[in-house]
Amino acid sequence: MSDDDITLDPGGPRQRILDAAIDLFSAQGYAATGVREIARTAGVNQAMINYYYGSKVNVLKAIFERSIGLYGQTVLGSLAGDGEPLEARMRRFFGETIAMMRRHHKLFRITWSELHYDTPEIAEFKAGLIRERLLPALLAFVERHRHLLPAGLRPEQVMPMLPGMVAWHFIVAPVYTRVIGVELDDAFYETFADQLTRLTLHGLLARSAADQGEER
Amino acid sequence: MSDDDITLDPGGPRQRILDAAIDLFSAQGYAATGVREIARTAGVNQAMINYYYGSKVNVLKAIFERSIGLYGQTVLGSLAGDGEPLEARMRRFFGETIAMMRRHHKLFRITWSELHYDTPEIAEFKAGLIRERLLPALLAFVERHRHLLPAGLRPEQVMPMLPGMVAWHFIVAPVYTRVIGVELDDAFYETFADQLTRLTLHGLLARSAADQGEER
Amino acid sequence: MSDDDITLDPGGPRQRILDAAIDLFSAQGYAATGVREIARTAGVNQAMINYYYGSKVNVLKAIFERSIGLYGQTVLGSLAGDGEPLEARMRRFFGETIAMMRRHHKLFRITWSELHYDTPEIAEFKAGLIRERLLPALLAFVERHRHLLPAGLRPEQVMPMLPGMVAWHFIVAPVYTRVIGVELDDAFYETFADQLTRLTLHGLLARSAADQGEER
Amino acid sequence: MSDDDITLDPGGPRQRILDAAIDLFSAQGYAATGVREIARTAGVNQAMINYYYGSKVNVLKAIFERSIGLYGQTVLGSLAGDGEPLEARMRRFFGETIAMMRRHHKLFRITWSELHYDTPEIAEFKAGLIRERLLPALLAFVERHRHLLPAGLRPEQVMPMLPGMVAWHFIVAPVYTRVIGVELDDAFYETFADQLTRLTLHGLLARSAADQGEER
DNA sequence: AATGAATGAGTTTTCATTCAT
DNA sequence: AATGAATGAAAACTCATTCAT
Repeated sequence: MSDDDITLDPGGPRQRILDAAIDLFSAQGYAATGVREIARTAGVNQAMINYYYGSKVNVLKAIFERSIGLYGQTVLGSLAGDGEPLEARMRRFFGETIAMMRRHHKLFRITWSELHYDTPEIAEFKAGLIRERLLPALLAFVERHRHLLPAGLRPEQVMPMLPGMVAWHFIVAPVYTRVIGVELDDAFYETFADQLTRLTLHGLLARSAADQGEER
Repeated sequence: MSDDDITLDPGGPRQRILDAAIDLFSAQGYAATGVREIARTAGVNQAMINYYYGSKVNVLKAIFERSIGLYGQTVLGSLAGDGEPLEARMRRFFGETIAMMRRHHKLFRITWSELHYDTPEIAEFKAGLIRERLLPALLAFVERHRHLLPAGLRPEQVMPMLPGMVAWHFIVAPVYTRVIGVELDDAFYETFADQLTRLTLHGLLARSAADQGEER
Repeated sequence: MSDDDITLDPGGPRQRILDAAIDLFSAQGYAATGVREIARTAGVNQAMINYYYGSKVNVLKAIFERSIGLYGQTVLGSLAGDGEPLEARMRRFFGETIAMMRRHHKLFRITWSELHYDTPEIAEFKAGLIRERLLPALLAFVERHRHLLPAGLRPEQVMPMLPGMVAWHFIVAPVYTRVIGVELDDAFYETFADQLTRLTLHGLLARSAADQGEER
Repeated sequence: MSDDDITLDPGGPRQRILDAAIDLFSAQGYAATGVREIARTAGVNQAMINYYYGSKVNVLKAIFERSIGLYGQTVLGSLAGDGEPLEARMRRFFGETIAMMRRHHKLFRITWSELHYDTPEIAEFKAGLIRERLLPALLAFVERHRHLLPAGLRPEQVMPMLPGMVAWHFIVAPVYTRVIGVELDDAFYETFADQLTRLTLHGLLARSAADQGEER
């Protein structure tokens, strides 16, 4: 169930099962998806899901592992490079995070939706992944940049909003398009990273050098 | 099944069913919750759910209606008052939205999680509610304030982030506390609205009047 | 699941399920019998077994309760009457026990076969029934008759053999007939009680008054 | 599948499979035990059970063969020696039968429990083993000793009770200890053979020479 | 208004067995 | 000789819903 299996078995039944599960879980939810359906979609025998993953819930866990892994790679990677100016790094962070989540939006939809607040085994599994694989690097990053924040801005409250805005976008994307009829194409995402960077760094009331100081 | 039923039947079986469903759907998800469980929790006979709501999915729809209604009341209400300075209104918006979502976090957890991308009936029901009850007011608000935004900031990309940040917080709250061990008590939420207001209006790089111009 | 239900529902689905289960468990064993088969035999929907009994294992427990109850009634009843001569009571004990087990041989076959040595829940359930419903009366009986036993005969080792011989007969009966071709009809059972009484009271070497003392 | 295999393959996979099956069948029953479990316990691959024995039911048959073989050896052996006094031979019969069944109680538990009344193939297999390997010797023994029995005692009804009492003890042993809390240790079994011999030969009302004739 | 019984299709998981390697 | 993959059937149980009362 480690990431290796995934790469060791490209196109094999194990991988096809995971892909099918990602498609279905993201579209219908974990509980509403049956192993029968996964098996049919993956083109394998129903019993193979249990053969390879032991149980349905382990398939979900494998999905969690994959998404947390991807998230760590991208977020932590894009935040590295302490020499660069913050603005450039922030722009890269949003750009890469958006691109990654766009490509893997199904994966992340599952990770955020299937929270299983009341299933301690799952909740703890996910929390454990985050605690071990993401938390130390994130805390270190915050520590290194704490001096850049204006006095009074609490990092533990505002920092989660950065990836959160990207995540939120993909959570509501299907409703968003359905409601306002905007298509989420390349053009949309080209400006999106820039918008989030500007909002994040300078706020809604940012002024160009020209009008700085006026009105407010 | 209209909002009226809620107020017309306080403490009655119809209401108890809805409350039980909110508790259970938010903790386990819609698909993982059985009508048997709802009936047991609500203290009514199993057949009563169908008697009152027709079907399980209609209970979910009633929950959607309630949460969209609450959301509209709060968000649109707090954004009104065009005479006030934007900062005050933004602070009130965050304060009231946070308070409301904190009180009804279960309701909103359901609304955001049970997206049913692949169940057109549900997806369209939810989109319809938003389109009819929220969209016009939101678009009008954006139109009225467009001139305040710095040139180049696209409202349709940045505006959804405002309620989105609050929503995101409550989506990840259970994982958040589990991972970093912070308790989300009154103290936490007292500063939270202020933090989001500052982030939103002035960004991470805002400077007090004193240090304005330095470093940047 | 108490005995009352049985009598309260004569010919009803609850009773038909139990009867079907007795037939099937005794013929194939508990584990080899499916609820589907029980339902088909009882002429009820498959889900009714869970509806009435909660689970397959509870059906087994109901069978245990019934057989232990029957056993207690018969054995304890037939041993009563301390005024009568022992021989008469022993003859009645064997007669009634044989008749009862003959009528309910399926019930007892299940009780003796489904021992579930490794399923503590079941083993303890059965042991509990015996301990509470049978043991006190049996111990009291042994105590009252201890003085009749020859010195050196240990009641806790020989007494269980009395019902045991009857039970053993019905355990091996199907093999017995199959092997030696004897038919177990009324004629067979008419002498059987007498045979066991004689064996038990006087042993294989008992002699009529005539030849008493010879050979031995 | 013959007895030879057992001795030809000491400690080998074939034997380990049989040993594992004996442990598991006796503890859980045949139907409740999976080949997977047998394979795991025996430390062999799952497919090896079918490779060596052809099918799961053949493993059971091998167990039957082994237990019938053991039984024949012991019972027939201990009953031999027509010169000796009956009492001595009876005492030896019980002593050896008890010792053998104590050592192999798992084997016999399976043989008596897995009766498969409704699976003609199994029932006939077992009956066949008994008919061919045990019956002739047993009938011959009865014939040779018929003159010793008191008139009116029918051998075909009382003789099966002799091994039956030992068997019955081991059938109920687990429940027995659980119910009355007696431990079945060496001390218990030391007197057990003597008790059964006395019960069998002289009955419950046997009197020592001293009190012969009194009370009764 | 409210209930207990009943249904048939559904669930996940395990089964003994087969087979290519 | 031995294995891991694979299969189709079956396991026990739960599902949302219906209906007569």
